[in-house]
Amino acid sequence: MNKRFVILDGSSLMYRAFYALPPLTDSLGEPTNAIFGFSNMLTKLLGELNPDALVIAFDKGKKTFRTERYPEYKGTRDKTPEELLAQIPLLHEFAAAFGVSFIEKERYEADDIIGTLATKAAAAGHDVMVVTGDKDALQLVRPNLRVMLTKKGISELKAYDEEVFREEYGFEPIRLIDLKGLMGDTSDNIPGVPGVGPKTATKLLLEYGTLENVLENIEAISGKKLKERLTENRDQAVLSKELATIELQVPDMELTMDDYAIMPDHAAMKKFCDRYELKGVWKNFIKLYGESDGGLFAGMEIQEAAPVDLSYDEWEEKQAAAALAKAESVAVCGIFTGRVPFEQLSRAVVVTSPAGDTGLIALDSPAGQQLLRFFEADKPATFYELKQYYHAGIKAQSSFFDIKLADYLLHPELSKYELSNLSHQYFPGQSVPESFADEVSQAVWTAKLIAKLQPKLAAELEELGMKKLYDEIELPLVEVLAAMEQNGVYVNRKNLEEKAAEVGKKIEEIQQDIYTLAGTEFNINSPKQLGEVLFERLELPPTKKTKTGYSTNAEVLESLRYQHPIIEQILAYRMWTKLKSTYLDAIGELIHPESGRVHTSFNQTVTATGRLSSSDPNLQNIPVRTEEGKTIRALFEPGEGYDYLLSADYSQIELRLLAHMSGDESFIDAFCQNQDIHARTASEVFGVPLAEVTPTLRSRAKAVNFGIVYGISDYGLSRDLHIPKKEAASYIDSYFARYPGIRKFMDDTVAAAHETGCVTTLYGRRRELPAIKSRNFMQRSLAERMAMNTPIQGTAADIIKLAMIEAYHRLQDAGVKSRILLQVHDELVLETTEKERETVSKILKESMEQVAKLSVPLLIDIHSGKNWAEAK
DNA sequence: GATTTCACG
DNA sequence: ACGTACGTGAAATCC
Repeated sequence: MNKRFVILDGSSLMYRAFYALPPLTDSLGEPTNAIFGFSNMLTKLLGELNPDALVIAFDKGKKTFRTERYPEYKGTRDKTPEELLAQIPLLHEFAAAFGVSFIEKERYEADDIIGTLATKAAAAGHDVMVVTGDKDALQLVRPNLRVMLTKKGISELKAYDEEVFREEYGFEPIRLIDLKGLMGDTSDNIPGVPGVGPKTATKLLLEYGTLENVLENIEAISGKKLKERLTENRDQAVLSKELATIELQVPDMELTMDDYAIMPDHAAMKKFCDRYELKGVWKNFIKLYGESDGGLFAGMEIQEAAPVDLSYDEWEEKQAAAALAKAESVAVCGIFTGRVPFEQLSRAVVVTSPAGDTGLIALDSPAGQQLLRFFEADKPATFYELKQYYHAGIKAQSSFFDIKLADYLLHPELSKYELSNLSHQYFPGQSVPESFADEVSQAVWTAKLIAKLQPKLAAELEELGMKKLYDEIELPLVEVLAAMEQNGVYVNRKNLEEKAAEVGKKIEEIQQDIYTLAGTEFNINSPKQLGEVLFERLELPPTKKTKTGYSTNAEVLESLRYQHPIIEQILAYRMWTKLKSTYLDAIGELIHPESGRVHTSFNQTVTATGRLSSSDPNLQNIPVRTEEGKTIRALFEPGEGYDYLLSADYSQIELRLLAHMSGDESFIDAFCQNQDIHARTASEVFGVPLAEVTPTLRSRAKAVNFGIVYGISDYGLSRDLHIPKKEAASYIDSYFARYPGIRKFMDDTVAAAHETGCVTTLYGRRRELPAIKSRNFMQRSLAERMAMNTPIQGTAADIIKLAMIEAYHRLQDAGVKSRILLQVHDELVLETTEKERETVSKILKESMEQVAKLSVPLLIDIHSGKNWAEAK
């Protein structure tokens, strides 16, 4: 009979757990964090996968057949920390109590044991799952054999089968060894071919299939340098491939599945958990196996939660038509293939209301056509994360409902929106499956759940006055964001690569200078090591501390600038490494190979204030403030068929909103006369005529204006302006004396927040601030500053969202090809043509300036150029 | 995973 | 007395 067999890479998972968790110990001071993390992972896996057999493989000793072949193998690894080593015997003890087999073998790594067991079991037809943090194991993926990789930390896992692997890498799993042969692996100290990285290696493999074939066809490969390198490092490449290959024939590994069955020993486990004070581990254990393994009450568990109904039908054309015909609304959970923002909708589970019929539909079938017609008739349909359906080609409709968006508006503070939480919240008696047999049953559960959630969330939005916000801003914005993500923005790859090489050289030079000046080599990126060099070795005066040691941030370094020549170099090093790693390297990797464009994600459910955020890559923090930084911005260009990037940004939107919302006469007057607001503030606060405001005074007034928007404190202002706290306080005093309307607005807002526990924007967006009732000064003050800032920041976010929707449709109606690419909080970036530039500028000006009628004008600045840096 | 640093509005 | 400006995302280190 076929069984489900799980194999854990004990070494890799322990290592992960050790670094993922804080240094927990028992009361005797013995470290237990790795064992704690590992056991949590094990119980979670057992619950989710429910395997028939499980084994833990472990490395044994440093010497392996690989080090015999190549002594430098893994030679750059730091030695394992003592605290981790100490936990290995505990793992043995733990495995024994859990009744899980444990295998290690002289001369072999855990990988080889895993490879041998896994491939044998898969060949015998068992369903095999390998769990590890080591990407190398992906080479094992084949029919019946999947690999689960820890993503970040230890809690998130990603399962790779052949399809998932191919999707990500573009070639067959086993070719991973050829990839390593070519590019090497720094962490294992596998050399590879110098100068060949992941990009080149993948390209070669896609063309030639294997390393051997690449080496046989060196002559045909383009690029003189590359040819030379391949020829010179032939043997090294072959050796590298050999080192990267997992051994599948480890001797004496006869497989009998029964040997690996799990036989929990309750008494031993209890003793183990008591001894090392691992309460949570015991809890997880009894969740799986019950309180005891025998005796009177065995098996007598009380059922409390309602069982989950995962039934559904497979719908062909007729059933779909019948069910949809009598449906007033549907809830949909799709199954997607492909990657954002180009995913495809292959199948969908549909739940109809009020009948509650549940069907699985293939989108490319007649039944799928029925479903699309249902959507196009603008009948109510509920989704979770509507944006991905738009990516998959579903056309926007006004009666769609997105559960995630609604949940976000109701709880904008949450960092994660998960359906299981919503289920617990709205249906507390309903149990939530810990895992699903397959994606279809997960989709069935999701569709049934969101069908029931929709009326509840809709009612709650209505009740809290956010229906309009939802209908007129958030929902229509989804289509705009989906379009922007699909558009992407063109990045000049050639310039980017040149710049990266140039900056790389500069970094190396600076690094050498720093080592010379310090008289020692150290990791400049490590604040800890840098602190030691600066404040101990070079005996510079430390000015600030963090909770773990010396602070070495830019402010501290700036204050030491003239005390030692090394400081200048460190500041330069920081700047260039930041530009290279965060921008040049990271964005380079995310350029879509065909279009040459970068497709960021605009997240609509992240910020507590209502702003968007951008990730993978974040295109809302591209440098602009320094000359060096602007060279990064200059890499963003109009794509093929376009002539200019055009940037339209609101002028002083937050201060204008402050004027409007506070009703302060003087502030409103300043904007109505289109005066320089910071200069006018300086003149009024410091009591000098407008004509006599110096740049210094103006910049101080500017800082005060910013401070007001953030929820001012004398401490923060004094820090920002490098002036005594007393002086900062007097600035704030005269500011409020001069602008009584603003003071009143701030006071009223905070008072209302104390009363209601929440603040709102002009468009009704809510943010709850429970901490405002805190008796802790720090927490309460923070909540008060949020109360002052959120209505302003949030209203600005509402307004630009409205403007985006307006501009998007007006551009479409005008029939221009110019399109919105990016939003950076108060700025929209478009690509346009010579011919359309005037029209587009006009559309933007009207859309953005006329979108809200305030007691002060809203103004935008528009600039265009051959790249983003020029469009300023 | 937590911490530090730094890029943006 | 308390010791932070508001809102984000990403890279690197830690041992």
